[in-house]
Amino acid sequence: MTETSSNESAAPDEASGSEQSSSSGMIAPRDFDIPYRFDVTATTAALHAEYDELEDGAETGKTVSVAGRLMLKRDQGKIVFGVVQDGGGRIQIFAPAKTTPDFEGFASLMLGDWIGVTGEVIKTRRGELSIRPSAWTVLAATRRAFPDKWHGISDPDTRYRQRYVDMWVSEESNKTLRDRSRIMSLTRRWLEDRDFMEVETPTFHSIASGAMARPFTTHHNALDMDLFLRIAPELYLKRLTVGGFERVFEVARVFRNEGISTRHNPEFTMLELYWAYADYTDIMELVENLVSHLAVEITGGTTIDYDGRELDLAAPWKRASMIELIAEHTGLELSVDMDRDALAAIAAEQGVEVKDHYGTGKLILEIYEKTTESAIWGPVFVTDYPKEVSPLSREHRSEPGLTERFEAIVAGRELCNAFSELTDPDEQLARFEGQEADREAGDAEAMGMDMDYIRALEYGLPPTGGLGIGMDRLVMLLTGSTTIRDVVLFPTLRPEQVTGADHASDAGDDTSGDD
RNA sequence: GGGCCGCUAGCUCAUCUGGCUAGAGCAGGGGACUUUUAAUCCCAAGGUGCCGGGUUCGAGCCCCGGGCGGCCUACCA
Repeated sequence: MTETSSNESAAPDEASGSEQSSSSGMIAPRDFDIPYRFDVTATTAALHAEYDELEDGAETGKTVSVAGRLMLKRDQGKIVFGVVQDGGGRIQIFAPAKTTPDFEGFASLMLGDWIGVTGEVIKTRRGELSIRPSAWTVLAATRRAFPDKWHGISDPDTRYRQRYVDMWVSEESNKTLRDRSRIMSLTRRWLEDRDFMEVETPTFHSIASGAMARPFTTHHNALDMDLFLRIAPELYLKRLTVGGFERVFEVARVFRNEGISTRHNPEFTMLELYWAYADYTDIMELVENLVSHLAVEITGGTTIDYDGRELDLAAPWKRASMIELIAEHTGLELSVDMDRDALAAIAAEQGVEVKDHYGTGKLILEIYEKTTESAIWGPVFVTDYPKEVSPLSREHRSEPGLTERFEAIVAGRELCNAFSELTDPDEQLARFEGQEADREAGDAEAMGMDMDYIRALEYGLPPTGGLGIGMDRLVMLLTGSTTIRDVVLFPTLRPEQVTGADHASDAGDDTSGDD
């Protein structure tokens, strides 16, 4: 309501004497000298690690400074108990009137305020590790009412839109998001230990290629040209292998203009790596070793519980070809050499919506996805995809019509996609042409032709194994999250509708006015 | 994109088939309390029931339209 909030007088609420305007959840500005820095000498986690074994009532004589957000306050009259939360945990502040500077001020702090506390580490008579302040300072005075201190925020919409609240009010959200960061870090370290180097390739692509998906389109004004946000970094990374970078990886934010669901965010993080002189069996070993390593680091073991079901991620993982798996689950003995129309009839029987331009390879993939994929819990490497649906994969060394490609199915969903890379420029050109034909037949997700990539291949790509892992899904798996939104810091949502209540915030809600 | 469901105080939730002035807890305000653990106790305050129409003597509840979200489904990872 008021635009002039920075002026000191809190006149509007003076009459009632209340600091929190009850209708908006806003708290009137309070007057504190906020320091420019604060010397933190201990984290709550470190203090618990060092002093949890103290006897009840013990005093250590050690003075420390902690900082964090006031999460609980129990005003006992002549003693105030506060609970401060920092990045790694919580600790109690034991503040008796007798020894606490500006005791009245301390007692009137609000939940949600950031404070810095300096004092002796003690254990209360009741056995709670605490700091008894000899000095304290406000580091940020909250202007917004604290959420329910027991339930936090349960409304999913608010949790995702106001992640900056969710992540300190919900221990579970906090842990999941920190685990994501650890997983990314551990992955990088693991790959670097194996001589992979991290690279960054363009996000703007003039050709949408490297995967089958619809791109987002944008426009560059100075060049007056349309550009696509990348759907995969694949073709750039393989150019690097042509250039002599033998082991590269990229943690690539990619963008796909498709639906949003519990497993799909329009922008997501794909780890891609390329390994010269390796084939897809090497990549399988890499994947099972990396994932089981991460499982141990994050969950403490390779057997995890996901969505109420057990999953054993210990290497090695089962390997089976797509055609074998279809036979196992349906009894159907299929082959890419079958008569196309006969196969189309079988596919239709299985409920596949058959389109005219589907060849036998595409039909087999459709049958697999319809009948078999969802029945697999995994982990299992599904190998040897049809050539028709794998335009960047090298043909199988002993199974014509198939490729040396696999996907790992874990917890019933696709975790990664990998293959022995197609290295022959003539063959690659022919595959691209096949994609062009699909596009003309109406397949909006067909891969774009990239002649510069063909030129790169003409300079020579050695045998190379390549991999793409959906890191968001890997994080979901390892943190037990059943929706991708819980592992993305700020998931894609529709713009928030600005309501009357939100206007009370005054602070420049200028996101409105877009229809 | 399709189907089903939801939206009540700053937060977490009630309000039974349409019917008195829409209730609690927490947070916030006032007061009590020298070892609390979601502290407790007393007092007062807090509502455009998502928005807009309609039906009705009467709508938080029924109907229509819109907004946002959740789940399922489709495409994808």
